[in-house]
Amino acid sequence: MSTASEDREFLETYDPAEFDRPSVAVDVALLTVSDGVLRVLVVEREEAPQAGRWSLPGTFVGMAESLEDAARRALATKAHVADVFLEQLYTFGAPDRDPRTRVLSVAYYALVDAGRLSSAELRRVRVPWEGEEGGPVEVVAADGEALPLAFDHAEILGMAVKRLRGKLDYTPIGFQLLPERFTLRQLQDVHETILGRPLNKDSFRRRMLASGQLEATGEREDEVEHRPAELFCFTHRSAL
Amino acid sequence: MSTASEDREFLETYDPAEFDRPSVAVDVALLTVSDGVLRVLVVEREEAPQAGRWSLPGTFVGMAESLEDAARRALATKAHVADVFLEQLYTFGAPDRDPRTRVLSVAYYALVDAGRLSSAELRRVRVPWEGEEGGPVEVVAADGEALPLAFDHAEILGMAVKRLRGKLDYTPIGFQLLPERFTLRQLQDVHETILGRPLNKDSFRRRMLASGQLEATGEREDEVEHRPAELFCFTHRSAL
DNA sequence: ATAATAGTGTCTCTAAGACATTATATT
DNA sequence: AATATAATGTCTTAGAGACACTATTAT
Repeated sequence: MSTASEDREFLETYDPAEFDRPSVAVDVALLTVSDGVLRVLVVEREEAPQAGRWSLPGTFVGMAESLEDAARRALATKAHVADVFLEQLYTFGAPDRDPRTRVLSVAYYALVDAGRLSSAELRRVRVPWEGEEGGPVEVVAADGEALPLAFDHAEILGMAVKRLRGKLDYTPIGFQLLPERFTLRQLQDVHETILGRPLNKDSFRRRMLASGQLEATGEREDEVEHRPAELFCFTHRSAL
Repeated sequence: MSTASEDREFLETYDPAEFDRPSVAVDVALLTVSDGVLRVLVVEREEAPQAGRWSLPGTFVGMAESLEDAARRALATKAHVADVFLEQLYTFGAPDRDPRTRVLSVAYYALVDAGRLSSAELRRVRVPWEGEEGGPVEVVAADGEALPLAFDHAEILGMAVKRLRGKLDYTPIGFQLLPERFTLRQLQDVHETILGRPLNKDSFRRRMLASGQLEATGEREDEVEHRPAELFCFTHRSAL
């Protein structure tokens, strides 16, 4: 059995420079829904490698920093956004994925209400596959042209969409993409946008209300030209 | 837009030693089911740090090696097993998870038919939570004593169990834990063991047969003292 | 024949989809 | 009043659970 003194002795003779080590980065797919379209934040690379290509916000991981902290730092620095839903996605480690040297990317995805972002660098995501097949996706500019993505970021983004679609089937996670209070219609629109298919309204209502994760506020939306819907909010209960 | 010559120029002046980098390891939770019990392969650490504690087989990632290759190498070296189902689980990166230096662990889980392993170091897994709640799990020796696990390996193993339970709800992934040909009863036993709860026999049969992932072989088991059941095998179709 | 499990048929119950109806806001 | 959408009620349908019944092997 290990003792503290044995470990201390070991640590004094341990040389961390003994082995070559890969670099470790985090990259974040920051997703949002606006105008009935799934969008992602991408930034144009100004420096080599792959200058001119578009990439997910990312950064190298500091030596004393947790992976999630690094991801939040990348979001704060490059997307100027904090306090968002953030979850680890997958770690991409193909030996040749970055031309500089071996760079692993611990990918995260984040969800945020579009209202909290300046929409400058939000681009439309085009998903060329059905359901949860998976595979790379495209990011398109306002003119409909596909933007060239850096490294394997099309794969990372594709996996983020796949994960999100999967979660949506048994979690009302869509409220992460809406303001604090929202109508069921808004929530359904978000789900339909992400899933890429229409949902049954009655069944959607029943499932959401039965999930126990939504709470009626008693208030109603306004500034609509028809009967206003009730506003709901998320109850911070255990997520299954 | 990036050009090949710009990238080449950049690479010539790039110094990969400029930044401190964490070490990167892979750890593999090799799971199996035998005697109606979920088991995992753990090895006793012989060297500091944490000598005497038990750990999942792992290794540092080589500079030119993919993460999955590293995981398979760890399995071949420490568990003497190849050709198993292997899937990435999660990357553990708490700054203090390893006392030596910053070490990230890209965790994998693997599934294998117990018949293909020498059972020497297979230990029983005790899951102290219900359903897909999650959290650390225990590994117990033959005498029922819990083994002390190294680092955060109880967390890693707990996440492997959680992932496996989740997959089982919509995938007949249990056949990865059985010989090539198996009866539906064996498959149900595996599912029940992993889920930790009994399943409805009729409904299980219907779901499995309807999944399209099983194929009847026309053959039957033998050496049983009652009516023999038909043997099925996995059809290597698209996994949803 | 008896014991034991495999495999099938059918009834019930629950949840999703479809559709009709009522309610409540704006113009 | 006309219009538009919210919200509810009910019928139908598909799948899960429950259970009874038949089938097939060994002893």
